[in-house]
This record gives sequence, C-alpha cells and structure tokens, in this order.
Amino acid sequence: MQEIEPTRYDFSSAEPRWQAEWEKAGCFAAPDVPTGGKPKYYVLEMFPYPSGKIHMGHVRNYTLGDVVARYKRAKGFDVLHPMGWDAFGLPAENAARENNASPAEWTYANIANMRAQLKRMGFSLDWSREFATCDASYYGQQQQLFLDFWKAGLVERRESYVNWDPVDMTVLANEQVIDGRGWRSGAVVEKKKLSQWFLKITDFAPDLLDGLKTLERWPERVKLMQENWIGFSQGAEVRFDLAAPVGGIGDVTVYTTRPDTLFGMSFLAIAPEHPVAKAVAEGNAGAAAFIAECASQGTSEAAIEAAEKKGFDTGLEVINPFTGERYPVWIANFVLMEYGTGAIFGCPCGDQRDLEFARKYGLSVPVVVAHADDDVSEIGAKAFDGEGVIVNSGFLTGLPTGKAKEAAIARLEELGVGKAVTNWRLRDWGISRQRYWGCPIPVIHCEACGPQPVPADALPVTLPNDVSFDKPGNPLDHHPSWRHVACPACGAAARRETDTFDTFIDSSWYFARFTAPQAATPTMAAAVNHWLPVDQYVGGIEHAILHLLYARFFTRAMHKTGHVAVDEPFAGLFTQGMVTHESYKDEQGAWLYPDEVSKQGELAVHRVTGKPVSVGRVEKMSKSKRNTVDPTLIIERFGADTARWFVLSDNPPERDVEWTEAGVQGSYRFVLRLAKLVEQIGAEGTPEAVEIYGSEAKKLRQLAHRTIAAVTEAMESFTFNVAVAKLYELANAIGGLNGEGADGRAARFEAAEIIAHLVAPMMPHLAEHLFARLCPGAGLIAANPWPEPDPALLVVDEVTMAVQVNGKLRATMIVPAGRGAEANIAQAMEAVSTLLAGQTIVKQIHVPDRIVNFVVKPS
RNA sequence: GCGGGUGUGGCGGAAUGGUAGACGCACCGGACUUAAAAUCCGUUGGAGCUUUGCUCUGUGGGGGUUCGAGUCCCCCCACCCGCACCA
Repeated sequence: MQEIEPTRYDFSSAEPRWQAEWEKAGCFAAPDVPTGGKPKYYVLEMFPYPSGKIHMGHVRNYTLGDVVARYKRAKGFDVLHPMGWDAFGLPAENAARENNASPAEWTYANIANMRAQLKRMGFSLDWSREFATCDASYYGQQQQLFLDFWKAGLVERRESYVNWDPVDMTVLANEQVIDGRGWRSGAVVEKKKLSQWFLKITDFAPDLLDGLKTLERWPERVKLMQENWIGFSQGAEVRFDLAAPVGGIGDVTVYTTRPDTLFGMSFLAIAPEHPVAKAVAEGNAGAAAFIAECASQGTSEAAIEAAEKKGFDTGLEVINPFTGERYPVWIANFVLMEYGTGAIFGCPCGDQRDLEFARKYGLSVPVVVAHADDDVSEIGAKAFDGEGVIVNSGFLTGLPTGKAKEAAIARLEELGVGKAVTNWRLRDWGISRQRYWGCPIPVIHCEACGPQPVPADALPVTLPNDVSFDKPGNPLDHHPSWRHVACPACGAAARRETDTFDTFIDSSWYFARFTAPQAATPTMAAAVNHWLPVDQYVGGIEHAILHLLYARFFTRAMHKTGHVAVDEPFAGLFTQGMVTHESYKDEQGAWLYPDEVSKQGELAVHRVTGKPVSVGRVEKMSKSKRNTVDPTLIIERFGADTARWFVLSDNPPERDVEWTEAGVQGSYRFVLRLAKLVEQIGAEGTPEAVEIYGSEAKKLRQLAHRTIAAVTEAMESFTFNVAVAKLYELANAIGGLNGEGADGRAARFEAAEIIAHLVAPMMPHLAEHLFARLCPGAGLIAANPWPEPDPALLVVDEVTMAVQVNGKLRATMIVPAGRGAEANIAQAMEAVSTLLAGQTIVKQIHVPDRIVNFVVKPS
C-alpha cells in the first residue's frame, strides 16, 4: 500500500482556496472615495499589452507591485491596486492580416486568457476596476480629453515625415524598417510628408524639466535620461547671407550652442529636407540623388546618427558675418531638420562630428580653442569640446569660452544677424497613426469649414468591426460607409479622420481613469484627487523616457483642462530590470518561441519539423522576438507562491535577469520545508507563557525580531532578494533549535508566527496556510497588521571585531558590544602579539565594534 | 553616433570606506534506504605549503586617494537599454 505523506503541503488546492477566501472577504477592493480616514497608497504596475499569455516579465513586474501592495495594506494603508489592458496596437493588426482574425476578438480573447493567468498568481488586485483601452467606454473619454486639449490650444495640425513603404502603400513603424527596407515587402523605404496631429508637449518643456526636481522617489538615472531628452540648451541663431541667392532664398539661419567658435568655421551644413537643399536639387541632379539617398535612411534618429557621415557640396557659399570670408554649403545626412533650424555651421576643431566630416571631405580645420594651460595649435584625431581659451578669433581672442559666448552673441545682435536663443531637444508629439486598431481621432474634415471636432453628444466615435485587411493600407480608408459623415458645422458632406491615436496616449492617463473607471466623464474629481499621485509605480526601465514623459505631460494637460489637480502622476517610481532569454530563428529567419524549440546538447531543432534552429543572443524577452517563457507551466507544477518566491529571490529587482528554470526547484523545496516546519510547531499546540528564556531560545527570539526589522527595511527599499535571504536564515534557525523546554517551544512558536507574517507579501497563499495552522480564528493574514520588532530584542550584546596589521586581517575577537577603545586595543594587541614583535606601532585605528588596525614598521 | 546603465566564486547575488563571497542554486561527501527519489547534516573563490592549520592571491583591465577600496577619483574594455510610428 502506498504511503501518503500527511503533512505535505498541497498548493494546488490551497492556492485557489485562499484566493476564494480573499475574494469573499473583499480584501482588495478599494472604494472610489474612501471614508475610513486611513492614509492612502496607490500601487500601480505598468499595465500589460494583451499578447495572449503572461510571461516572466509580467510575473516579475506584478509580483514586485503585489509585494508592495500587500505590505502597505498590512502597515495600515488604504491601498488602491488596479489592473487593466493596454489593448490597442500593431500586433492585433498583424494577427488580423496573418490569421484573418478580427483584432477585437483576438484582443478580448487574449485578455480573457491573461486575466485567468494573472488571477491564478494570487495578486491582491481590485478587479472591479478592470478595463481595456480598446473599450469604447475608455477611449470615448480619451476622445473627450483630446477635444478639451484642442480647445485649450494644446493641439496642432502640421506636416511631418513618416517611413513610407511604396509597395504596401503604408506607413511603417521604425521597428518595421529593417536595414532601410520594409519588413513585409522588402521595398526601399522612403521618407514621406503627411499632415498629422500634434500635441504641444513643448509648451510644457520648462515645466517638465523643473518638475523632475520634485520627484524624490524616482531613480536618478531615469531623471537624468528625461533631462537629456528634454534637452534644454542655450545658444544663438546666426544668419548667414548666401553669396548668391538660390530659388529666391538669400540666407541660411543656423542654430549653435557655440557662437564663441564662429571664427573656427569651416563649412555650413544643411539637412536634406532644408528648403535650400530643395532649391539646389531643382537644377542639380547630383544633389537630388543625394537627397533621395538620405530619404532612404529611415526616420529614426538612431538610423540617421549611426549611418556613415556623408555630404554633398552644393557649390553655394555663405558669408560669415564675423570673418567676412566665404564658406561652402554642404547638404549633410546627419543634420536633422527637426532640431534647431535644420542647419549648422561646421567648426571641426570643437566638434568631433564636424571634424570627421571635414577630414573626410578635405575641408579646413582652423584652431580657435586652446586648453586653459597649453595652447594646442594643431588638431589631431580628436576635437576639443571642453572649456578653454579662444584663440585666432579677432575680437574674441583671449577670452575664456564662457565669456566669449556672451561677447559673440552681443556682437551678433549689434550686427543684426543673430540673437540668443533657448532651444529644446524635445519635439512636439506626433499622435496620428495611419492604422485601424487604435482610438479614432474625433475629427471631421469639411472642405468648407476645415477640421471640426466631433460634437460631445456624438462621442464616442467607435471603430467599425466590419473591416477587411485584404488591401494594403488602413482599413478605415476602405470602409464603405464609416468615413462618410455630415459636417457638424455646416451639415455638408464631409469625411471622418481615418487616422487613430498613437497608443502611447492610451497609457498616458489610464492611472487616472482607474480611480473612477465607471465615471461618465474622463475623471471624477473626488476620486482622482484622493488617489493621485500614484505612490508607487513599477515597470520596466525601457519606459524610462517616452511613456513616463508622455504621462507627465498628459497629467499637466489634464490639470490645465480641469480633469486632475496634480501635475506629477507618479510620486514614486521603481524600474525593474528586464527578463531576458535566448532567442531562436528558423531557417527562414522567422522568430520561434522557446517551446517550439528542442535543444539537444549544443544543437537546437524545431520540435515539430525537426529542422535546424539558430540560437540567437540572450536579449530582452519580447513578443516580436518570441523569446518568451510561459509561466503557466511553472505554476501548474510548483504553484504561484513558488513562482513568486523565485522571481523575488534570484535577483535584485532593478537588474536584468536571464530566465532559467534552475532554482525553481529550490524555491519549491522551501515552500514545502516551511509548511512542514510550521506543521510540526502547530502540532505542539499553543505554548504556555514563558518568563525566562534560555540562551538558545533567546538567540532565536533575537534573530526573529532582527528579521522583522531587516525584512521591513527590505520592503521599504525594494531589496526583496535580501528579504528572501533573511527569511531563509530565520527558517534555518527555527529548524535548528531543538530545545525541548517550554522556552524553546515558545520561541519557536513566536518565530513561526513572525515568519508567516513576513512571507505574506511574497507567498500570500502559503502564509495564510501557516497562519491558519498557528492561529486558528485570527482571521486572514491579508487582514492582519504587519509585526513590529521588540526593541529590547534588537539590542546586540556581543560583536566580532577584526584585528588588522597594516590593513590586513590577522585575527578576529569576540568582544562586548560598545566596549571602549582601550580595552579593545589591549585585547587586539594580545591577539596579534607575534606579528607585532620587533615592530614599532606607528598608528592605531579603532572603529568601535568593527575593527582595530595597527600600522607598524620594523623597529 | 548620442544619452543612460551594468560588470564580485561554477551560477544568481550579499556587503553605512572597516573581517569580500551573507543567502540560494549547482557540485562533492556523509546519514537514512534492499535500491532510488525525497529529506536531513556537512564541505566548496583560486593557488601554494611543513594540511587539527598557515601563507599568498582575489570584486572586468590599468592608475590614484586612504591606516584600510567591491565601495571614492581618473583612464580603458566588454555587454545591456533608450533614441520620438514596438509597447
């Protein structure tokens, strides 16, 4: 007969049981407007894109947030912890094209699947607030926000460049441009100008920069990245007259941060899209060809900057207002039309990029800046862009660079050819997307009246479901009836805007909507102003700039239009590292999921076809590269608590982690070991009160209370891996104490109860199981307060001190804590007496409770 | 290219300028078992030696500050993230 282990913890029945108990007790539901008077705490993780399955990145992200939410709840806060879906985006359209699926059906099916998986993880979420950004009840309110922004002057329509695939007749995302070609058609991508909607984020540039200073609980590096992105710079605009006008243009204005180096000019360079470049191209086939070549570079800044620096000499010349000399005008592929004025003056001695350009095309390299101490008269392979003294520069010669800037600007203004200018790298936010699966832009174009807002009573403008992806381009353009509508102003036949919003808009205000997801307006004042800002936001570092900056901007715009009362949406931010994994491609170069791949030693083959698979590098898990791992298998085999414990224990949360299955077994062993340990202790019954503890029992009590302090500290500082280590130590110590006396039993019981509380944020199901065994009738641990350490038990009475000679460890000694220098030095001297023999002590260093160091030399 | 980060045993990592390697994984040894699994106990950075222990060495590389550096400063290398239409 098979023997059954009676004490083995069965997660597969326990976890759903406790999830049901929490739901029954309503532990995690928060009201829109709480009245209990408790302090509020809003915990939010970046909501997921419903790709269909949760992956380890989600498990990590939501476990981190859940630890905070459960901990804060135990610390007596009203916690808001919602969940929803960032549900618009390209993958649904791709799925529609590939599998002939409806984007809406595909998306909602994915959501249903992922919701079940998240619920199985036991997160303390308030599911009553759930929404998807593709719900008309959400994006309709978003359309309302857009119209309010428009009224407030934050919306503009203007032209900008996109990646155009001339074969598929469609706009491509940067990630769809591979080596300058369309991912599907393989056609060379062109830059094309389209009329698009923009949000005027630059109106808030100074405020977005200043606001960073108030974000004390944001990582410094994220603030620094945002600061650089906003890119405040002070410089000058300088007008250069053309020696001969071209196409009716008589001058070119450049933006420069280095007006002090104007005497070091070697050439003037303009962007390929610059009006002068276009004028030149009219009568110059070479110029036209060069501009066309640049147009195939793609629109991304990375592509432009990483491309080989190339130029085309237009044959035009400009006159430098300071030197009176003539300089050649080049069209250069690294000059950006979007930044500054789309034209620069090249000063090779002070700018590395200019220097490389000058060397490549044999242009002059005048030296105008010298290091403070020595005067360098020749420039080698490196430009000098630091502070120095201006040389060979007429009236600026001899001035330090800072003063020279001021003097140069003053002279430019005097001559009427330039002025000081503040410039921002930040550009306005282009929000038009020529795509179907997004929020329709609520605008009607009328030939007579121009673009008109959709009237409030006609909102939401909903996406039609009966669309076809047979033809290339945006299905909204091909829909037989959707776009035909009467002009709200004059009633004439007009057409709907068929572009949809950038999906970054969807994620720019969802945190506000969560506070009152049913409200008939975008936000409800009492709720949104109670809960915002989010106290702890948790998400990937890959969102450090765009998503977080857009959300900060949106909050300001919503403040301006009366929808919220704050400017900063996220008071605290934690950026977790990414989960990485090997990536796989088949012979055709298509990405494969890890579970499609079978590895036999070094060789990898396709599980079904048996064809060879190339193993790529370890990189960020992403749906586009399909190198994701399905955590449901882990949950089935080991349970949610094991999965949660593992993602917390293996790595500091801010660091990247490579997912491997090794170690999960270890976490599972700990779950079983803890359950067994507490089972034994519970079986001993509630211990009697004890007055005097023996030294072993006292040591365990001290460790247990030190562990409370250490785990509490780890909770506050997001070092959950350290908390895990401390809990292992405590569990080992409880198991190690085999004292049979009443004091031993009492200490063990107390420590077991403490450990149940301390693991609760991380392994909530097991914690309930342990707590119910130890303290039946005390309710759910999810509804119990966090333990407080007894200060008397935190006092340390003995310490181990290091004894060093000349900084090298030679001995250790156990001494009473807090003992003075004299006694410690005397004992240390004794401990290393043989090493001190024949030496003269030059210096003694005593650090209380830590170290004694003798600095010696031979006598 | 520009901006931001990371680098410590076989692996993940710990360490207010003060005993580097806590804790976990893996490995090895032992106990239990007819056997295996599970469980429990113990060892483990490297090199060397006269091996109950001792010495040297060691935190990506090279310099520096300090009585003392994984930690602070300078230079370099490798890898990762972002770069505005992936989310």
